[in-house]
Amino acid sequence: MDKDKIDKKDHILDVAERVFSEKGFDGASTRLISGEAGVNMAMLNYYFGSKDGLFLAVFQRKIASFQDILQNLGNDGSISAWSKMEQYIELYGDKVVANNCFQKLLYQEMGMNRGNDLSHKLRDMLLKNVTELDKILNEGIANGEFKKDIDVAMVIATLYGTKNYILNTPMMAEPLLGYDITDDKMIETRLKPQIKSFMKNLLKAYLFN
Amino acid sequence: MDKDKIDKKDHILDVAERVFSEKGFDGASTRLISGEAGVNMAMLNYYFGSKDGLFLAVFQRKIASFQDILQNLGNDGSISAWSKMEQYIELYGDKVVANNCFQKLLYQEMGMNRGNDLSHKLRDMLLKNVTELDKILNEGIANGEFKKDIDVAMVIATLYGTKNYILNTPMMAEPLLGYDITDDKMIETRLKPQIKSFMKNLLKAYLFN
DNA sequence: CAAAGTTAATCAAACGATTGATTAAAGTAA
DNA sequence: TTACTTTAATCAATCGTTTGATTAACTTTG
Repeated sequence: MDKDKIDKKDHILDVAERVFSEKGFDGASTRLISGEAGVNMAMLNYYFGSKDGLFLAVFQRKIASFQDILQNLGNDGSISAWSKMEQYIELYGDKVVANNCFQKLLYQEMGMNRGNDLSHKLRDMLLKNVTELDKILNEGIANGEFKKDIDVAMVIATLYGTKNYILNTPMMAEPLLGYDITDDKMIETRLKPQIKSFMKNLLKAYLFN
Repeated sequence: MDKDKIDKKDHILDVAERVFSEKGFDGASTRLISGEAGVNMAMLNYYFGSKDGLFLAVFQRKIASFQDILQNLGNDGSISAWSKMEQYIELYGDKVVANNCFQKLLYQEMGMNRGNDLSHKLRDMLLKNVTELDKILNEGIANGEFKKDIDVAMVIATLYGTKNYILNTPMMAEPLLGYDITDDKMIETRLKPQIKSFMKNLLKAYLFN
């Protein structure tokens, strides 16, 4: 029935997302992806047209769930900029750390600067969140809540950079943190709270007078 | 003469380092590298044995200059932990931002977790600097200079992560910072001072009571 | 009802192109 | 000469993709 078809395409996308994130676009052959997904090689082209189409589909599936991460923030003028920052850290911590496999792939593709339409789409998507953060921080400066000499751009770079460093280079992060960050259980019970807590404390110390 | 040979090998390594960092290991074909270097394809195998050999050589050339970045820090008990941190940020800012092309390649390879000997070598190399930082921070905690509840691992992740975010994803960092971070002149005059200054202010706010 | 037709899904096999690597011959300098 | 470089041609292997055949599930027709 129809549900089975959707599930199979989704299964292929799951596997492709993981393999792409592990091996990179060029390192992930269609044979390897189809093999790990347990489907015939031709099914990739049948479903997605090409390897590029598959790659694109991996992103398109996730883009929708990311672009509205901040829909309810920054619009409500009644709460303080800092509490918005806290909300952002919470949302972003939950959403982003949960999809660490996709995040790795995402920034891998952003780093490798192809002139693709995909690259521009991804940049615009991420830039939305970034500018939202920018707005919150500047609002906090304007109303005297934060120090007026804070480096907004660098704060944002720190927020995303710290997370990326941990998730994208577990080989470094693991001996640092002292537990297995590839284990989903550990991510949920230890990594997520640790990142959230640290980020709040770090920014609280930096942003306020 | 001998000098020409060395220069030619060095030239190939320069080009290979750049192409590898732009396209990734799998995306950078030997034909492309040799083409951009202006040498025959067979020269790569003649000089470096194989593509893997060339890749390894790119790293080995730089490893030596990185492993002793902190030789004069952490041993001198007379200066404060904070001034050691400041020295570290200075050294690391100069060294690391200058080799941003290599840094991109480095963390690209660290992220893609191959079981290579190379991966382990690179991890050990980077881990040396990390543990040195760890030592400084714990020393600061022990002597009451820093707060005792700081998250050492996360501080280190922040230090490296923020830099990596900016250098490895210029597509995101450029609209954030507002200037061209691929321009060496801009890196020297604006990015380097900005990173150093921000990192000192950020950590100063977080580490102290 | 059953036979014929239609559709999408799946497969093994093969395609041309490109990959990293090798060869043998030509070139260069001591 | 002798030893080291460089070149074009070529190798087997792998790449992404296409093909034609087969299966299975519905629809239509008689």
